[in-house]
Amino acid sequence: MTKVYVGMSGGVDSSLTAALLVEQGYDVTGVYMKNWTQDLPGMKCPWADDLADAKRVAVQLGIDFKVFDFENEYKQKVVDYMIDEYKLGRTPNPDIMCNQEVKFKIFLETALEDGADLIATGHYARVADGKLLQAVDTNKDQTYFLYRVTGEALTKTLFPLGEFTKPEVREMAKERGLFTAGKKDSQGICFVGQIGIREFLSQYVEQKAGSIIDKQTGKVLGQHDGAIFYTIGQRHGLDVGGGLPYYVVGKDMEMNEVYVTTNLNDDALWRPELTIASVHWINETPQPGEYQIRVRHRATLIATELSFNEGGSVNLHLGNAERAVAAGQSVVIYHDDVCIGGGIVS
RNA sequence: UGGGGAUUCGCCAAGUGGUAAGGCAUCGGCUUUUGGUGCCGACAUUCGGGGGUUCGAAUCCCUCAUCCCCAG
Repeated sequence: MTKVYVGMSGGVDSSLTAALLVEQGYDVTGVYMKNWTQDLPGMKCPWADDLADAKRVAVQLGIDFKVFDFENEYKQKVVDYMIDEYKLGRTPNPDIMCNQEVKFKIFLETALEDGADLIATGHYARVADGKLLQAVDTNKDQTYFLYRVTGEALTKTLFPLGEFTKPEVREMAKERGLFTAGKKDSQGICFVGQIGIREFLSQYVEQKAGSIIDKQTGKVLGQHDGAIFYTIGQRHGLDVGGGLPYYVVGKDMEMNEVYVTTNLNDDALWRPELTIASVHWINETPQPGEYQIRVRHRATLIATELSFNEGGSVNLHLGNAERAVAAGQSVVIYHDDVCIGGGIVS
């Protein structure tokens, strides 16, 4: 009997994932990954509640349940990475790093060592022949967050939810009477939870006043308390009013200055061409040519001409310019339904 | 110091006798397993202060204050 370790977060998706695998005849073990347990000012970390929920469902399903403690790894590989990137003035995507380093690496390794044959998670994605495919529910597809997983890891991974839509998942969870059937979807960076990225960062970074400058006139419009807290395309949090809305179009980390404009067509806001580094291919390296890309989770796929640069970076010529693509964000590349990999915007 | 103009929510800005538009910002919510975007809702009993005219004024008159422009 195939032994599967299911990552259970205490949410509906992973709960149903475990239930489906049991029904499919696998020998299922539920695993709660303890990645972050710190409370933050103004927000209680929900890990204890999530753990309790995951455990309840495991009991309901009559499966074994374990807790894997990855707090150190998570702090180093995900949180520190995120903070370092922000300090460089970039805008990282910690959840992608979490999948690369924790769920599909340490968790996978630990599970295999512990006797598992396969692992499973509640991601909306599909695997076929070691390839990563978009979920049937394209509206909910989460392959964007998974492009840094290796093809080898995928051969040992099951994504049972990839065949269903979110409403179906909720319905099935309800039919089975799972404790978590009615639980609200989590959102935002898992560990940051309810508080914003800004509040989180200010725990680790010193706040320093700087100027908000109008790119068009050069006038100082106001003050902010750290260029690190702003990202390109951002509108809110500037506290600058009068006439049209202002959007962030750039920043200077050295000078601690944030540049804004009311011009929606500003060149800095639109990227018809992207260069990505730290490129990762799930399977084999693709040939230059026509592909589709996605610049953020849930964005529609857009046609792209892919070519390779000297030094390994990849150049992407977009069919339509994308708005507010920040350095540090990920571009994920698709060939029809297959997610073939991607890279990080330079 | 003469002459002219201005003063409406944190910001921009309608409104010239009939009982305070709108936009930005902000706050709250929705959307979303990243940042961000977007959407919805809330947001001046009050119009620089004080008098007066009028049934009734932000809108007319007087006066004080502040700011701006031209003369010096």
